[in-house]
Amino acid sequence: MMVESASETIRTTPSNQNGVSSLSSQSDGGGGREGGSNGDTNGEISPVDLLHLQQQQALQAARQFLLQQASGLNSPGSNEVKQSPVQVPVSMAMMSPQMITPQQMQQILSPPQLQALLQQQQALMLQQVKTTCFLFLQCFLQLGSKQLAFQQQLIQMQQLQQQHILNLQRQGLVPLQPTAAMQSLQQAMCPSDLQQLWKEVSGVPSAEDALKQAEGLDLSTNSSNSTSAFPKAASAHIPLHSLPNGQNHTPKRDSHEELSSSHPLYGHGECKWPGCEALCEDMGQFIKHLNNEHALDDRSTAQCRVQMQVVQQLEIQLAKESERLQAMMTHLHMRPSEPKPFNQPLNLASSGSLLKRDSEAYPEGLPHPPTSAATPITPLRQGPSVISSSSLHTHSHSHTHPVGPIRRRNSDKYCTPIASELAQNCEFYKNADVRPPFTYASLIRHAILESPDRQLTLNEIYNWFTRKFAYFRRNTATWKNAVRHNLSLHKCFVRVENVKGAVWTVDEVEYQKRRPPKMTGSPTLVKNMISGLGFGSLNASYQAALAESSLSLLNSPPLVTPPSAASLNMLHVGHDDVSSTVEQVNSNGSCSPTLSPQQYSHPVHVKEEPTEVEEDSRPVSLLAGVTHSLPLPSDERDLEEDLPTEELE
DNA sequence: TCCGAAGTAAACATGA
DNA sequence: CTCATGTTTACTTCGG
Repeated sequence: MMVESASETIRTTPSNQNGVSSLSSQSDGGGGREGGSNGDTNGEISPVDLLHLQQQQALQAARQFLLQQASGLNSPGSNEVKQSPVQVPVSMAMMSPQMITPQQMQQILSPPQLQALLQQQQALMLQQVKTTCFLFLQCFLQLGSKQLAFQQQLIQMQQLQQQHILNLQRQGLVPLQPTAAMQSLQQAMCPSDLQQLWKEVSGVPSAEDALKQAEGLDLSTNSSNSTSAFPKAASAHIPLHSLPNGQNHTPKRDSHEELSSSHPLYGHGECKWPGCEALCEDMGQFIKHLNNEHALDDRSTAQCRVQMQVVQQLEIQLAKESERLQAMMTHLHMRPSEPKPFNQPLNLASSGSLLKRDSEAYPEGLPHPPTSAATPITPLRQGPSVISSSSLHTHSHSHTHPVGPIRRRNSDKYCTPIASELAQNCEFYKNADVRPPFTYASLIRHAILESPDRQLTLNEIYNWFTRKFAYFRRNTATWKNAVRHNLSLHKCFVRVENVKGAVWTVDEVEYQKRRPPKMTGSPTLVKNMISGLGFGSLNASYQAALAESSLSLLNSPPLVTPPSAASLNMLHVGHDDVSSTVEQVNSNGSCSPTLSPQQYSHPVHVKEEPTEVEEDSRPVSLLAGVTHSLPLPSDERDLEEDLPTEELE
């Protein structure tokens, strides 16, 4: 019955084909591998080539992670698939990420859950990217004499790739009758592309030989046809959670445990299903667990959807990491042809064939994820996303909203402090068409406080919304009206006549006053939040994800920023803040500059003045003098703003 | 069931 | 007149 309802939900969404077609068009679109600038260097590898290759390696590592993420999507219910008419739509639906809108996911999962998952995956991916990047740098340092090291790395990467392919096969990524969506997925993430890339980029016979030798897969022969990249997998679909020793081919892997834990959802004796950390002694037990606990039901489906979203976001993240890597390389003068890398950081798509993925990820030809743009960029996934969301979304609740308004006040209550939330999920909200789990008032306040002068014009507030949230790049009439409505309604927003017009400021005192009546930190909130879909260990995961992702985000700008104690503290913040009254806590900032709200609140109070002042709330202006410019510093600021949050009691 | 908070929609005013 | 900006009211939804 759970299955029934799940499939029902999905089947009612009419845009199956949209999602599928858009996905395949994405993957097909960039078919040409135009990046073969150095593909002709067969004999010796110049440092530049080597670096280029290393870059590709790093990207590939990240890509592999994505592949594994994607592959993990397919496994869950798949061994339950008996081709019943009910289940098929579900699995099909799960295979087409584009048709699962963030809104739908939001309906299923609360934002904290979603974010926890996302952050977890994001952190993992970033970690991997960084690790690879580190390897790259290390190798770079040894460049002169260490071609051998390069070879080793190459092989290592190949092994990873190979392992992934094995995983794909073992878990039955390729179903009996591959759906169009499946094919699209394969096209989008096909290892053959990578393989081709290897050939193009490396031009190192030994490497290629090693690859061929190391695997039984004839990937290299299928590079032209990505859908045939799984020739064996397609025929080896049989057991979905197949035996540890896949019957396809035994990899010449050194580690035996790898064989026994080859299932991507199984590792280190644990089930790696998102939110599940069940201990399984061996593969058999794990399989049993998988079948019992993660059968095809609402929850699994929902989690699967989340995972889909995770993968999507990771793709976006990957694009960013690629960009960063490119900038790094350029900075290291490995690309003399690109004298001004930072002015044109988006030239990746033309410089590497792997990077064509980046451009594929943005079907509208958008360069890359919006970085600093104050321009009202269209959402990255606007094409498929918007289409699917508008057409997909259950039209039941409101015909007036093309995308369907989702009232999420419940999650508002669970929301983490907006600053930390935003800091950690900045990229997510920026790119994902997900409604942020904050009230308009919170967002407005945050926007204002984030500004250098802690005051914004209405239009600047608008811009902040569109800049920070993909969700607010559409339905402008609705939310802008809401913004205005909130500005006028709440006394905490003070309109101040300025020289060049009116600006809006925040009266912290008023803001604090309107919060306490609600949800003063009771543990029940945490309970509520966690109980949602029965994510058993979500709390732990969430905390870990918070910590990790905050690290990642912290590290993002310089990439090598050491993990700070502050970010570790976020761990606790993530927990405590959920259960406590949210934002007001962080305004009790010891680190904040000297300005008090009184100092900041402008003399001109158009609205009525605050009445009584709550002494205990003692709001202090956060981060007064931080310059506001680009997202990166903004992220830092967000994070910094969070720091006070942790000193809860 | 009631109440308050929040979101949404809309009417209206005002000034550039 | 149009548009952006504000203000206000009404209504709905949701959770306590």
